[in-house]
Amino acid sequence: MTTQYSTPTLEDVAGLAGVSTATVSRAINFPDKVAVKTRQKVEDAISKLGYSPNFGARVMAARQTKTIGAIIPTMENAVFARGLQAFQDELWNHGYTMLVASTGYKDDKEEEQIRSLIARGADALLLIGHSRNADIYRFLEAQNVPAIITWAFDPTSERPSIGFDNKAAMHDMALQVIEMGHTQLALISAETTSNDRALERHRGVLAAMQDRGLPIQNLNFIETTYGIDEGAAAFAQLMDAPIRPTAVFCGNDVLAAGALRKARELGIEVPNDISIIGFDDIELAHVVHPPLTTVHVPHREMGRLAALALVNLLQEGKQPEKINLKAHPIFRGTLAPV
Amino acid sequence: MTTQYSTPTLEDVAGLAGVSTATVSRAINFPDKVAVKTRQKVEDAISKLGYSPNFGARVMAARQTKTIGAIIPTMENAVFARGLQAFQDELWNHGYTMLVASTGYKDDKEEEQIRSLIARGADALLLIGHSRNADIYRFLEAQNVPAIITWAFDPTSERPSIGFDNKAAMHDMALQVIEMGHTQLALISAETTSNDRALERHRGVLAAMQDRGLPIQNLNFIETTYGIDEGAAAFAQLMDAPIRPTAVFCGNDVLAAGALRKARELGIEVPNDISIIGFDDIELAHVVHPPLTTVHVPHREMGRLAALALVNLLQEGKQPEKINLKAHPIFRGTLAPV
DNA sequence: TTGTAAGCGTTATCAC
DNA sequence: GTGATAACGCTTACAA
Repeated sequence: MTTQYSTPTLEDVAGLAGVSTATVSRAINFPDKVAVKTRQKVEDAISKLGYSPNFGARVMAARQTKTIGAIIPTMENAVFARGLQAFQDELWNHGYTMLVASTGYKDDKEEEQIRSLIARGADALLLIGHSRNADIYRFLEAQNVPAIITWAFDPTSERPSIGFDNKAAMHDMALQVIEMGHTQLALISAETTSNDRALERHRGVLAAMQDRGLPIQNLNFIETTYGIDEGAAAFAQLMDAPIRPTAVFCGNDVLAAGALRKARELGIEVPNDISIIGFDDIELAHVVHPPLTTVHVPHREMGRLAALALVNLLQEGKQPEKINLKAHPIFRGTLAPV
Repeated sequence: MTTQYSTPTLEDVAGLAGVSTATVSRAINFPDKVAVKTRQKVEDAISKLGYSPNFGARVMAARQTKTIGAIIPTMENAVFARGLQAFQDELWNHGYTMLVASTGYKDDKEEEQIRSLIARGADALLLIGHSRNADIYRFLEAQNVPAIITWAFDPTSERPSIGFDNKAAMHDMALQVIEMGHTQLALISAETTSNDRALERHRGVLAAMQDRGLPIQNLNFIETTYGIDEGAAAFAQLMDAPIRPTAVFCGNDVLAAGALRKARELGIEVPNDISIIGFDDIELAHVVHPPLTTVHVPHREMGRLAALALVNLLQEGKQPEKINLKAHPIFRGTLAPV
């Protein structure tokens, strides 16, 4: 007999409580399948020993980790940070933990991350947007790991997704802007290759222009990376163009905040001289001055519903439904009629 | 003999490659400890079967998950979102994955989360701030899970921490403000029970006042929860007091942004009528107008260094050193002499 | 309600 | 360089 320095195991607990390991396991996992007295003994033994179950052994026997992976562009953008926070909160309420990986908007990193999170035992995955290689879906299927797509709702896709229609949302907003008499427009966008949300937003503006008979040459389209300084630089570039727009759409609020700052620096008055429109409706939007007209995106709701869908699928086998949430225009101080 | 529908195991690979499971395991984990020809056979078998190693079994045998947990107040505050992002990036570069839990600033939730993340197999933990029950440290030790403390550097604590001295940082800033002639001060703070960062920041202001001979009655101290609207409400309350401050410190930039907004609503000019000072230096700070005078906190650096420290500890057994980073005042438009 | 015992799929220690 | 084989600590039929 040797002194035990290692962490206590189920067997140690069972020994101290005077029951079998099976009973201890049950006392932990299904407390009400065990007599109250027995449970008490087990609990005492557990706290006396400072026992905590071995993760690997548990995973191996139960064949699930109670862990769900999320792969997002970046937590630095509040819209994802909030969505993730809501996702994690809801997951936690159901006994699941969140694993995080981020692509930094480099979508080619995503595949490696999916593989890695699965190798880390993720029971399911949260993915942003629809645009990815079909191989990946096959891999997910082969590994039997369900994935839910958020942040974008694509009516043409069969895959379970919880999001909103980026094109329709931007289309709505653009119609209102055109209605106000704006005919010279601009869009400061994220890069649209491999970012379906940005692509759809661009399409939304174009569709609205077409609806109202504006030629597409009336849209000055700039692609850049997300960031305040990038938004500012793009705005400056727009102001240098031979024809200035009277309304500048931005792919998100961060770009819009940058544009707004640059407008102030250039002595251009918003919204009297020019209108600026954001997208996302994050904190930034109502902290800048004038407060930003933007498209409100239900980020928290998306995160929460995605978590619920995955938990339901994992626990009840209920296939997630496709949910098309509403994103709607919010009119604040940066938009005015021509 | 039955047909196999389940995912292939090491044994299947070994069978197909005509070698032992030990060799397959070595071929995967230590490729150069295996003859080139053998490795080739194994790799062929792996790809032919679409084999991928079982996480639970691997964890159980290897006794590590290559997973590190982070417990933070909330990702909704950009300062934590960014720190986390940097933490996760660095972790990923070293082959580790991040598990996340959040307390919503309710520190009594933390203990449960620590237990849960450990039960989820976290090899190590990132914790925010120093104030927690000593039991928890004992538990961590018993479980043999290292933890690093960030966001606060406490010179009096022995525990490994990577952060900055919240009191000293606020002290520096307050000295400068007092130097400018401000004698009636206010502080809109987070609740200081169980939030050592907020407590230290408060102490920093008080210390500066004492240094310069200002009576502590000259500080109007308000505790509230973090949020833009909360900051606005607190600011309104300050303006209703019989004696108005000429400089308002805020526990973070979010509160400061709220205060700034309320000032505008009340027709109070910043910085001519009143100065407002933030803390953190997040994006918000240079997007509001006037841009916020605030204390720059090296959030990304903290996250990165914390990741590095943990990885070094886990992989090389190198004990983390205590690192006291510098947080320094940034002077922008919201502060002016009396 | 509880106990017995058979896995689960790796890794790692030995021999060879 | 390679192969047997013994852990690893839990869950879960099945039996009592």
